[in-house]
Amino acid sequence: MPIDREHVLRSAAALLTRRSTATMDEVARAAGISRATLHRQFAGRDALVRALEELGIQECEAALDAARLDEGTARDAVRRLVREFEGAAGLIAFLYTENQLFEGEEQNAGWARVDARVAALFRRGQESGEFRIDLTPAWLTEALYGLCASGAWAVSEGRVAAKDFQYMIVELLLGGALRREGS
Amino acid sequence: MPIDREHVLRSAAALLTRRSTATMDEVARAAGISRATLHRQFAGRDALVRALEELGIQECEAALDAARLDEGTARDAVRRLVREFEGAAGLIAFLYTENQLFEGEEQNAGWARVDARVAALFRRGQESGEFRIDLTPAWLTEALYGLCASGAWAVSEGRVAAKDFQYMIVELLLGGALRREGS
DNA sequence: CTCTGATGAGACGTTGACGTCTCATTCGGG
DNA sequence: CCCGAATGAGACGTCAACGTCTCATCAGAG
Repeated sequence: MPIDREHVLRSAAALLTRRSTATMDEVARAAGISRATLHRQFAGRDALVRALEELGIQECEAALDAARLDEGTARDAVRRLVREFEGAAGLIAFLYTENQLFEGEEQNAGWARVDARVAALFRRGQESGEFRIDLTPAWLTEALYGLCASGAWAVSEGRVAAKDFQYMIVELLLGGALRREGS
Repeated sequence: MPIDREHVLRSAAALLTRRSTATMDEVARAAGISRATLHRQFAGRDALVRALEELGIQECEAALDAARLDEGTARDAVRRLVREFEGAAGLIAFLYTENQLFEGEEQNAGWARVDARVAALFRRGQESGEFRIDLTPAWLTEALYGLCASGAWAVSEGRVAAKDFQYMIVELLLGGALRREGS
């Protein structure tokens, strides 16, 4: 039975989320395996990061599926989406910043799919009249990623309680800081 | 006449904002000086990053001063603050993610000052009844940084127009994605 | 002009992480 | 019990970036 590749990826994600410059040696030790075995599974650091990218995309698409974005009001769909994203928030934060490093190269096609589905949700909310139309879906998508990353870091450094993660993000994203006059 | 240290810092900031892993050699060439001269001014990469941190803190504090956070409504103060932050957004993005790398070490005391002033603004808005009280000032502060970083990246990759930077951030931060029923 | 100090170009050694390799050990199936 | 495949430990060479150093050049002050 081969070593649990899934487990290696999980622990690598957990470690690289906290310290994105961690060594292959540290990654291996975090997974409880030797560096040699780590290299037997992933040809190199690039391969590992790419595998993590695939994992992140899978998690995001699973979250998108689980959130059933087409059902109910757009705002409830956003709430469900953020809830589903929470588990992958650290991984998203890692990959989101990691992607800034690739200047020219085109990014993994999977992200385009994820982006498109998230943006479609915001567009649906705009067309139904729930969301304001002066904030573009592309920006709302970007902001969602950014807030997830900020939230994950804030939680990991104790500036925000873990149990508030979802609430803080959803409420800020949907309602903003201003008090509502009406509802 | 010594080389314009300010200019070196500016170009280093511009480069590292786009690619945070840029080489000392690239930093030097971007500034139009030789690697030797770069090392004569900054003992090493650490020193350079720390100098950039100081620069970022200065820019933030200058922005905080210019925004006159105590005057007028809190929401207008936030608008002014984001406007003043725009020029430093790339640098903020770089330093914000860079800070995630220092796990245990305490961060530069300057950030604590900046954080405190930003958080105080949000707290003022809460006490005046403008802002909702279920989002903590610490989280709003964090979210502001995160949105600035997301905005800077989105602009640099063409997903958001540069002229919309300020508007997108302020409107999302203050008002959120939902349409207002009342005003 | 001359002297001084700063600069650019580049060589040099060091370091840390990487990727490969070997070999002993271990674990599980037959 | 025995065998083979997978693992762990670690040695080894490679490489890129770093930091230091030297030296020729250049510009400006006196």
